[in-house]
Amino acid sequence: MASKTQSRRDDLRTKLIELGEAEIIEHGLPALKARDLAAKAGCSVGAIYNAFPDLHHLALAINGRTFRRLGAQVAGAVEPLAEAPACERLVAMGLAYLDFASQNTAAWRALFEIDMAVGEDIPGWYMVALEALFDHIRRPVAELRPDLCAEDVEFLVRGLFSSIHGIVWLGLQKRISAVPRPELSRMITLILSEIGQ
Amino acid sequence: MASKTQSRRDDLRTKLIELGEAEIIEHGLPALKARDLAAKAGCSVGAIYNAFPDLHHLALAINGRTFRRLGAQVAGAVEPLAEAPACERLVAMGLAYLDFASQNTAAWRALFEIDMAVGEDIPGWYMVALEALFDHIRRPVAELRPDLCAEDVEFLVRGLFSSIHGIVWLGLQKRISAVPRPELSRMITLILSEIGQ
DNA sequence: CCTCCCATTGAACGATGTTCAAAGCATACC
DNA sequence: GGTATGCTTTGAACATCGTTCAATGGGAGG
Repeated sequence: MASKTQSRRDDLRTKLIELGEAEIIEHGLPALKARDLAAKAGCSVGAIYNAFPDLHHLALAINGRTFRRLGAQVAGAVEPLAEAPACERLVAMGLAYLDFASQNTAAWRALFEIDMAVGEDIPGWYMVALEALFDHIRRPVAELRPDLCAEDVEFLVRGLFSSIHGIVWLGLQKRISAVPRPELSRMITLILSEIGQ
Repeated sequence: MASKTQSRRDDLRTKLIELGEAEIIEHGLPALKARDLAAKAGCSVGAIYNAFPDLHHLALAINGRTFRRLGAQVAGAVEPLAEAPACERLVAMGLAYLDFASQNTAAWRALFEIDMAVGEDIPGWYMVALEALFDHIRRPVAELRPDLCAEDVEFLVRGLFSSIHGIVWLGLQKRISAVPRPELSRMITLILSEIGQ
């Protein structure tokens, strides 16, 4: 029975995820440091590498949580609007995305800052969570544009997500655009409304 | 007369910029290393800090070059279309942006990867170059939407740029979206065409 | 209670950006 | 020209990373 050791390792895993999440929420991905984590978790630096292969995988686990929170918030924004017009639902999702990014800027940025060139060790759930997000967008888009084939709907979904993401990303960046919050809402509404004709 | 020393420092500056640019074009911003540069430039590591306050400012100088190349390519794409409909010109610029990003991926990514939280030392020309890019977009947008006030045109310009940027950024990323090149063109064309009604 | 095995430790390694006392060199003055 | 002065250049040293690994310690089975 390896229960004692196993459970202790699992405890450390979750403790590291929670501490790391707090750090990323507060100070962003670059603030995720091995020695800081070890000090806060009350373990040695080496112990981290027993729970995770490296800091990259810890960051991925934290990003997983952020992704689920994001998905829940976006889903929560459209749920009450099940009967509303598709265009309205699209706008609601776009604004929910902006809200989440505004309220969780550091953690949300970490979703895209993480170095993806590392290799194929991007976990499957990463793509799964992304697809779940796309699912929410696909429904209203398909309703709005029955003239498009499935493939074109798919591209429009990805294009719309990327567009809104770009607006929020550059808008929340201090330097490139620095657009005040209400104007970001208007831009998102404008883009999503025009798509729906 | 401080000509000898001055000119030598300037020589080192341009040499470092050229070497660093080659490195960033080839391997991206993270490959910009002080010791590598010194070895290639045939100087000591300390000499770099005589020509630039730090590597961050060297990277900014290199980004400046990239920015100007980008602006020239986008401008070159609309120039032959001076008489074409505004919508067509918008699409041409969007596709030119995609072209540049595809052909100079590493250097183009460096434009946005550079850490902007450092402070207010973002040079003025950075914003100037960005404004010049926005100028090109503003003209066709204003033509297409005479119903909008100047402020709304401004937001639409920024929103359109951010949208196209988002599509290209995520599209060229290996993991998030991974949309093949022709489909990226179609998405861009789709978004820009629909805006123009 | 002993023994083996694996988890844990933290000093050490290699890489990084940056600094600074020392050395070198060019310019100005006599 | 020679000498003095001040800036430039050097590269070893420092601080800070992520990561490793020999040594240590503690828990499971006999």
